[in-house]
Amino acid sequence: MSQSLSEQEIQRRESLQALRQMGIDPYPAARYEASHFSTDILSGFEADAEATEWESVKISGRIMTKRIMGKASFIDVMDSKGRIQVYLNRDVLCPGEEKELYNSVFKKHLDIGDFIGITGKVFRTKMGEVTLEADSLTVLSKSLKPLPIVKKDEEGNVYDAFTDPEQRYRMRYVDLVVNDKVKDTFITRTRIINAMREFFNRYDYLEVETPILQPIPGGAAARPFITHHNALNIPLYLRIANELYLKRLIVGGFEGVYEFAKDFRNEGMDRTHNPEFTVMEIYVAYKDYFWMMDFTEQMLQHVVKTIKGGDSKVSLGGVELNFEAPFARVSMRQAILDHTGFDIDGKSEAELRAACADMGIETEPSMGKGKLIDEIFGEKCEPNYIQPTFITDYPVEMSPLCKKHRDNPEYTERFELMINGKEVANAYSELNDPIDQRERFEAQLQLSEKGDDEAMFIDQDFLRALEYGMPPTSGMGIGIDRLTMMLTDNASIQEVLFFPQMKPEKTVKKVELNDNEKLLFERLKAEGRMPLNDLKEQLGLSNKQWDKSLKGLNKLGLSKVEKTDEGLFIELL
RNA sequence: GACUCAGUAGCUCAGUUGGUAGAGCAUCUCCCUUUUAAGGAGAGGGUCCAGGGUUCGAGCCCCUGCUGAGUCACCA
Repeated sequence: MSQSLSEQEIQRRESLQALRQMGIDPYPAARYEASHFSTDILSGFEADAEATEWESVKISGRIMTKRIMGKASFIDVMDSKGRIQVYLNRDVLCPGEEKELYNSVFKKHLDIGDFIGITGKVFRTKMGEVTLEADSLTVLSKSLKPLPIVKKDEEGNVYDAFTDPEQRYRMRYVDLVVNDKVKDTFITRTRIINAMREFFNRYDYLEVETPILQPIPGGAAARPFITHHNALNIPLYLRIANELYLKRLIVGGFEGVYEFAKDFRNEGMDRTHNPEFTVMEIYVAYKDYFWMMDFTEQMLQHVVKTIKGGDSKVSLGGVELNFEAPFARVSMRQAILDHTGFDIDGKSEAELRAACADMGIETEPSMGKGKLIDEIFGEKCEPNYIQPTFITDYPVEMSPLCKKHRDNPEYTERFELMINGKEVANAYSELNDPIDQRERFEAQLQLSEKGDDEAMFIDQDFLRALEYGMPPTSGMGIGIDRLTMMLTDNASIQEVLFFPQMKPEKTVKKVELNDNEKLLFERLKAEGRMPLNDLKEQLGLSNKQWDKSLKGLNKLGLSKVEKTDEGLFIELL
């Protein structure tokens, strides 16, 4: 790929050459093992400045700022844990007559973004900052592109921050380097997952892996991605959920199974939806959804206390969320009654539709009872549940994989966990009656025929598994991305995914053609594919000019010469 | 998908009624041995997102497109 370099990029390439000419490898192979992380030095030296440990310290990292004052300089070096200031005094770094390492290598040819290793001793500057005085400097890796320079003043105000979301998401590596908070978010994400896994393992539940490529995409209502397996010559779908496979494992006799899974849904993208996202699903035998509510709130309390150092409160967009168990529990019927005064109990589809109309909620003919109730709830109730709240007992039509409620067959034994007005977790007393399950799937088929393109497929093998018998089981799924958003105070899913899905980057072909190349290009554009010799004759260029221009175009990937039985042909690409 | 806003130097952003393209940081040169948004003096750096149009003249006005953000709709 040919592209023009900015002045700064050219400058850095020149420095690269200069280093090589001085016999310094800008990309050395040898390992460079630091004795301390920056943070170890800062905290350790504070505690024990007299210790001899600080006489000989070795660190490595990226140069983040350079403050040169003639024969002495300060730089900030950033390692994986944080930053530390390094003091480079010319005569300390270069005690002999030879001062090139300071004057030339450091001052002229090292830039912000380069990786270096430093050894030296720790001291405190006049200004009181713990600093490493360098007695050696090793070039570890040269950076050829300038990093955005983010500056902070004494009050912590940030200047010239690297903020453009598109740039940040496309070049997450840069985002991570210059925006400290970004790294923290992803570290917290991993700690959330680790805390959850630790909690499940305490119960001896088994972490498992189930297929991502599935012949029938089941377990949720969503449009799947489709792909094709060549050897089998069949379509395969990327999973939209792992529920049906995990339940097969409960049939197979495990006490409890869970999976952190990437799911894929071929739907719109916005600040709460990415085409691939992470879900944790867990299934436990001989339990019901009441048990699962207790389990879920204990688990979340554990997760929050783990990442917050014992605190169960989290701040989200200025609102304080409290994850201290137990959470509030409200049935869906009660929730709707509370917020609209309308009682959904025993109402027909027509009555519900009329109620929607009264409340100013738009409906469509394809909506069944379940969907209508869901609309009312989503419109009038959902946003009100800011603190963690279990909404229970969903209408049977909405929950084809869930047991009917033991007290009222109109409802199911299901709960969703609402936090900050959004659904975070979803759980059932799992339907294990194979005949009921088959009927529910068939009802979904009818919805699908009515125009609901998300209605579920019938998974015959799953039904067969149920026919062999599944113990009473409760299952729960939780959206890891959304949970992470809430626990890290981020409003967008893109902030909690390292590499969110983006539209393809537009690559502008930037080329300079000389006159002959332009001539050739224009002619080809007009004629399309043509025999090589015809083109040559038409242009009337000398052999040398012709050859050079043609090779120029080919090199830029603009044209292609093809040899066939009929002779040589040329065409534009 | 609809609407609103935005796209100018490596980064963050100004840009007057339509009249030669600006600042800070970064870069380069010089000075500076405990600075810290280091400082001082000087210099270079631009496809003003792309393509059309209006105009004597467009970063600015109009149209189309691309990209992003926000709101809504759809969607777990």
